[in-house]
Amino acid sequence: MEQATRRSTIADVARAAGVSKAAVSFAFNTPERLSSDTVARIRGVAAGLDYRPDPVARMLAQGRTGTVGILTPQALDVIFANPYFGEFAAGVATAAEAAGLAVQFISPLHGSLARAVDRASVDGIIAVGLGADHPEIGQIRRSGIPYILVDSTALPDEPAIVVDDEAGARAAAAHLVTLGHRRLLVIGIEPPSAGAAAEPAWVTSRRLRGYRAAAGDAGIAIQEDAVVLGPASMEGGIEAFHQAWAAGQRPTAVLAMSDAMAIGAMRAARELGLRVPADLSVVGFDDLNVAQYTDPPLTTVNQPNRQKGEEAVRLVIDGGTRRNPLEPAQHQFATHLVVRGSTAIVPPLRQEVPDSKA
Amino acid sequence: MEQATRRSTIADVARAAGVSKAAVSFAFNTPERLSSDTVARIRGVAAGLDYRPDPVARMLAQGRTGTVGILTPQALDVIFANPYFGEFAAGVATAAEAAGLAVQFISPLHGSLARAVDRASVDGIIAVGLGADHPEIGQIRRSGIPYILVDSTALPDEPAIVVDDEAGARAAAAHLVTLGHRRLLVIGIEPPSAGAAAEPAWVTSRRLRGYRAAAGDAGIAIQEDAVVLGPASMEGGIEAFHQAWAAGQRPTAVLAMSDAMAIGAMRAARELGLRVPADLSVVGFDDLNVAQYTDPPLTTVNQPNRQKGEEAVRLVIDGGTRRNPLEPAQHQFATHLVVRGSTAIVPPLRQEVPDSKA
DNA sequence: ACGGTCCAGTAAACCGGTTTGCTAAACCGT
DNA sequence: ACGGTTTAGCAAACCGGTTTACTGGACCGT
Repeated sequence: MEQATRRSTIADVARAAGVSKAAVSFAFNTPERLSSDTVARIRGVAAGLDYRPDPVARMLAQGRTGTVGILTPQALDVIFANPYFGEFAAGVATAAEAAGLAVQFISPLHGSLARAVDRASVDGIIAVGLGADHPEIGQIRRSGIPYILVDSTALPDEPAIVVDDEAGARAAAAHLVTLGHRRLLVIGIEPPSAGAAAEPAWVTSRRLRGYRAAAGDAGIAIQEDAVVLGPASMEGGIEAFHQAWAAGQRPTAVLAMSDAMAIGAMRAARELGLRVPADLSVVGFDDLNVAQYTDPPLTTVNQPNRQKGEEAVRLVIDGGTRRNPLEPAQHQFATHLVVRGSTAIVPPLRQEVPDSKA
Repeated sequence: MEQATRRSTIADVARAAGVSKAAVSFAFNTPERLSSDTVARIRGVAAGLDYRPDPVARMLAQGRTGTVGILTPQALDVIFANPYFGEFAAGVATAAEAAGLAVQFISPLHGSLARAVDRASVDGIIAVGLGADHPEIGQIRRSGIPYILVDSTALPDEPAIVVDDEAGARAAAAHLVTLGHRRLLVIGIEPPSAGAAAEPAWVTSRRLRGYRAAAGDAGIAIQEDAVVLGPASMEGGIEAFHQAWAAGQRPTAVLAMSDAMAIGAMRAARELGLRVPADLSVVGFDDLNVAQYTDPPLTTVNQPNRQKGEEAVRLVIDGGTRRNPLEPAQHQFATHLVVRGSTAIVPPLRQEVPDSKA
């Protein structure tokens, strides 16, 4: 019932204008192939019937969809909870619009990412945060659609966009060490699939290596119990800090692997009566836009969020073009520390409740 | 060159399995129509060829795309700059995934929203923030695709999801008045198209009415020069506050129409040496997730951002179903004030530099 | 042995465009 | 008046599936 009047098709227009379907098609796509008055007439008739070429039929005939897909292993609602993704998506959107492409999101459908990939009609796929344990990469490759991985170094031969996580993390930790901090707490991002936590290519592992390297240079060891994981959101940060505190951790500084979590950690710390940065220094990762507006403004590691999105679109548009084995498949962006107000020199030693069993 | 091997089609599978195309189709979609061993054989052959039904062809044949579109009059990169949209989109994504639908974004393509609508292959459209001056509404309606407007009361007969802006704004202003504030500054959202600022249905107009109503109840008038507009982002809030300050405004409280702008305003105020809330109270609008994590936590007007997104999907799936003239086309959600830490009793009168020409 | 149901599978139409190859007419210079 | 080149437009194939109508054989009860 809902379709009051069936949409008019190209055949309707052709009939009404007394021409062939081909002519109608030409009138819109290659008007120079027709006499200008015929074009005008056809267009007139088409407008009268308010004809609009069916995009799906056009896709099928042309073999292109004019769409890029952003693929994420997490559900979209958790994805959107982290502003990091918003900034990345903004970059994708900018470049996509410049190229005349629409943007579609591909996320697990009824729990299955594979199914979602199958249903997706896109010319290219930008896959963010896929680990090596995700078989969908093979699925995508086999499908023949150009794709690019973002934030996954898991498979060094796959085309990917990454950032220098280790260097960034190193700079963050070095900054804290320089300020005199020795009791560090790391708040990391928990992997989508539980098993992958140990994977050395997982972002948390990469950044942790950087933290440990800088700490190690100063003779500090970051123990396993000084590393706590959670989802990359503000809630995740709160939760993680409270959990660490409850477990007896009494850090003077926090290394958070995401700004969202860093913000959460600052919040949690404040709830526990700690002042930032007087009692506790906090360093984030991402340099989200909001990092400038927190109180205090967040010291963090900058990575070019939007730019990564833009570059991803460009590379995926290139498709297989850059199949030059000389240049590396991975495009790496630099990271750098941005010092703001959430870090300060280590507080003088205070009386501490000795709740460790020593 | 990039397509090493052409993707195998249903015809290839049919040939290889020695059956008809129809049989292959049945094997996947209606297996009960075939003997179970035939199904198994076909599936086996298909897997061997790693056949994957072309989603576009399927869409064309079935006449459905399995996709909902989120339409925005602004470019996606500006949209994503406001977390409000992220939360709304998260709601849409949740409901869409539950219904097995993909999500596609529709935003102006090369400056033309109409063009973007034409290219979009979706079963339903969720249009956010479209004003009455947007002719695309007519275009969408004519296309016969189910649609729903969000945040636009412009056209009372169109199906829409709105919130009680006026009541929310009223509560916000009443709160400030109760705290003794009399010098109020309003920071509003500038419309996408310049002309629409005056439109009484534009969100800024609606909320302004609420502010004025509450102020008026207390005998306070909000003058035109105490209303400044900007884009709904943190930068917009900063800019707006500085602009007002430069123009000589010395408010004791700010009514911001978006949390993002409120956060920006707090920031700007702090830069000017004002303490929030001791010297300046700030009330936002939206109750974004981040509003809990700012410092101080933001007093704001809650509206159900995610829920609006979920409801939008539901309504659009219903399509024309609810063409019951009895129930109103507009679905309105309630708003309510959430008092946190950014508002306080008005500060005692202080010495003020008289930079107005009085 | 017979007509009637079921069952498994097929052929072909269909979705709504694009694109290729062709034709008939107009136009060209000589 | 004529062969050669454009020009304008058409018919039909094609993209890759789904779906309808149909068929031949197996199975059924009597």
